[in-house]
Amino acid sequence: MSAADRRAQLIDVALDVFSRQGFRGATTKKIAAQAGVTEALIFRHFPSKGALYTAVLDSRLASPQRRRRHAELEALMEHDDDSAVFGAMLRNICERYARDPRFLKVVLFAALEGHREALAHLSETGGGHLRAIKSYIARRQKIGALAAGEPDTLLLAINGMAHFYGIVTRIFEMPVSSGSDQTVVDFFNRVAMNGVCRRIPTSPRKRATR
Amino acid sequence: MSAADRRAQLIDVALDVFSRQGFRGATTKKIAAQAGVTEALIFRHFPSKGALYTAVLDSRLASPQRRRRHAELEALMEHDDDSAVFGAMLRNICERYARDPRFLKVVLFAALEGHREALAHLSETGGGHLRAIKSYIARRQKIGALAAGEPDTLLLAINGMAHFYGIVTRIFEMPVSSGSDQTVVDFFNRVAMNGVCRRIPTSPRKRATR
DNA sequence: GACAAATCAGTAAGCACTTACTAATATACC
DNA sequence: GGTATATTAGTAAGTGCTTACTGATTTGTC
Repeated sequence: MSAADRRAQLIDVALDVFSRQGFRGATTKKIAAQAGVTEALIFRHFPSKGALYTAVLDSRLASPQRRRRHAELEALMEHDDDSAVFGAMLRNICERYARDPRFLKVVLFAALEGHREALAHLSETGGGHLRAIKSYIARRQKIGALAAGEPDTLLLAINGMAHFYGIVTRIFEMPVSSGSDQTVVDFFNRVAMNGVCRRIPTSPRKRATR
Repeated sequence: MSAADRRAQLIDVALDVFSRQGFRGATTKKIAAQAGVTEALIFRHFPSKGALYTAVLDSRLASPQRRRRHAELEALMEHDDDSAVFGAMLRNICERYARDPRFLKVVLFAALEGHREALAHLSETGGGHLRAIKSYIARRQKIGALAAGEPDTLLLAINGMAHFYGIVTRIFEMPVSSGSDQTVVDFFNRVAMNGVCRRIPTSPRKRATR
């Protein structure tokens, strides 16, 4: 096999093993075995286990898809269509969990294991994106279109739904009886926009907010 | 030191090390060093590293506080006060993250590292609780008080806000510019009940939901 | 036969865990 | 109350095995 192909294969296999066992649990022996080569070959292609790890992260970070989605969202924000903006955000998050759960598992591991180098890498790539959304929210709040409050908190509330859904279903692979991702995203979007409360004549019997 | 005291100390130290390094990363050597004893003593008190790990989980699972909160929630559910129920749920989640982030970090690690034994333990303790809430939601949906949809999804939406907030702020310790936990919980509760949309004359210029 | 791709056969350090031991303290017995 | 006898709390020094990583050597291909 050519060096480039082998390198790509090793990165893919490593992603798989890292996602299941974390950095510490993924031994070079296991990665080599799963790739069908000897351990030594890994060190012909990567100077160290850590270098293989960052190569795995790099391989998934600078994807053209991310840039495309970012541009789409920017366009929606220009139209001041909150529901479309939040819908796209929720959909993007869920899609990422569905498409590449292994990568997000590695990211979660990195955060837990305190791989600060890897995390700095990640926040660099995503930081600008978030800032744009936050300033959009602030602008829409100023004209009274969105509920007042810290933009950070509002963003956490909305994204939290999708991220937690992704974590529970894709990372922990727990069975939840919800419909397709599309159904769930639409539901989250409606909750984000209008909440779950449907005011009816039968008012609560007691207690207001406690 | 008495055996009971030493055991308790080892569990506390182990919780700390496990929370920072996971099961695999936490070596018995590190735990012993942090406790100020020799490695061998750990094995006088626990038959294996795994036994110490489950002892750590056990020490935090069957807390009287959890039972009390459970009872409180049940009471609120009897009064059909959705806002109070969801508010209490959100508050409970945030409080747990604030009070014992180390334990929740260990749980997250367990889920990622695939400690199925530990996870079975966890879902046992929390399962009944969740079922009660889901049947409450189903009941409230049936009379039209809550938005239609899978109770699982609705619960994920609401709890997701609080869990994601807890994960970001307490587990990953990322700085977010939101107010106190109380402020955040209140905000989440309002979003859950009524959403973020404040309808204003200036309607969106284009596109509906896409 | 030249050169890249892959392997063989290690090595030092680290891992969970064990063995064989020692002080100190409690208990039993007269 | 004093002494023999257990028991407790703890340790130093390993055990065999696994880890990430390496230098010399072999295989395959044009």
